[in-house]
Amino acid sequence: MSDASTESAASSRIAQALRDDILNGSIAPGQRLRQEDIAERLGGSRLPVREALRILAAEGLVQIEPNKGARVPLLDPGEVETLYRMRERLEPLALSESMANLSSADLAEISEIQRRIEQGVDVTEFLILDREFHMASYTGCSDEHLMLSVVRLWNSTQHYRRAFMSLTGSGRAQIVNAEHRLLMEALERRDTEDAELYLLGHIRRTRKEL
Amino acid sequence: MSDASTESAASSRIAQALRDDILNGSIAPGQRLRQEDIAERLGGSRLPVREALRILAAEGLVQIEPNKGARVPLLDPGEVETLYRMRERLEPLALSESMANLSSADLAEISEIQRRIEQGVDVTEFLILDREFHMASYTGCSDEHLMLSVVRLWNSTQHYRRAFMSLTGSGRAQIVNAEHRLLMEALERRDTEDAELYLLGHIRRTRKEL
DNA sequence: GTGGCATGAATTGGATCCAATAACAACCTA
DNA sequence: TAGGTTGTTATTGGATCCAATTCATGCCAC
Repeated sequence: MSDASTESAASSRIAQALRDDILNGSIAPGQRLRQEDIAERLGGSRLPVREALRILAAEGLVQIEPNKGARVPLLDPGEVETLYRMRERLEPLALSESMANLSSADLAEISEIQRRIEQGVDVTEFLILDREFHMASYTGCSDEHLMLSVVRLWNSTQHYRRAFMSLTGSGRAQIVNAEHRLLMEALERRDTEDAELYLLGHIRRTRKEL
Repeated sequence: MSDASTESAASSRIAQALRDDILNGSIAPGQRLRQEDIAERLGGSRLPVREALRILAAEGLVQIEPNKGARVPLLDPGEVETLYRMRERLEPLALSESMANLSSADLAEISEIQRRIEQGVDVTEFLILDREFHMASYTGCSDEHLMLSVVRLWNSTQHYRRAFMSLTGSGRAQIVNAEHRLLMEALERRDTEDAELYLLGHIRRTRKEL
């Protein structure tokens, strides 16, 4: 997400700060975002804040209503389910596009992330590493549109993933690790079909657990 | 696209005008968009223009580079192909979500659009009606995220669809009509599985022809 | 006591002005 | 003559100010 293709200094800086706050839960869903507060808190005038909010709206992280301001979207269970169904369809595609371009260094990177997941199992840490794991598997996918859509889906569901993990604790860690290992093994075999299937199953199981 | 969930007066008005210009080809891919020109042409100051450009960037209709301005994205063939692969995955999902909520009035509307396609076969007219046909089949899908993604995909590929149609003429009209009729028939039978398959085939065939 | 209405404050949207960055061209030097 | 450099111009980004809309509070009538 720290790509250079978004904005000039102030707007992108503010957008990044807000993005972090939303993704790590400092700003809860449903909460309203007053432009002046943000401008004062992060420095700068209200104008770059407005631009930042619009960038985040494009990413699905905030919702802008005319003359009523911006707020973090509060999704109902049905919407979350649909977002997961979208993930089930798009991410296997991203994985297949990525497959051909994955270097052995990339595979080692993925393996290293999974290793860290399997030893340190803090909840917030897991959320970060799990995301890194999957994103690393998509590094070979060069298509901007597709990756942007995938990131949007992760962003929109991030809060609900955290809420779920906080509830269940790390009880499901064994299953996730097994799925990750199967996925990695398929990647190393360069078996696109298997990898897509394992990924689909991984996402689908998660959806059903919610 | 004329939903109320976007913007206040000026920004949304300008965004809509630009959107129309881009989608109907008045503004070609690769062309640069100078803020001052737009502000002068459509009325208003540069500020709502900036907001409008950001809205369009969110929809994939323009590309914003820091300190370099906005331009209509020029896609390479590989990107267009990936966009179509995304359509193949997402639109059947939208159709299945829509299916349950489609009233018989909706079905009649779809049928009426198809009737018009089969008699009047102007190229630009076809592009409009074909889009209306598919969008009408998704009216039952209430999920904002999913529909926004679908619209984004249509927007991003609109220009290439027009270029292709202009080249081949309406030679492929028979095939499209047959596919549309199969899809309609599946909708009327309330057969989600068949409808998804016909739609998938329809999009996939189009992709391969490009 | 409750519902509707009006007036006030708070917040967002838009216009103008100024600064910073990048494209462009002409010039000078090797 | 070609390449680099520097200065100018055009365009975007940011700050401040003003207008319009919305929300809340309190008042009055019923």
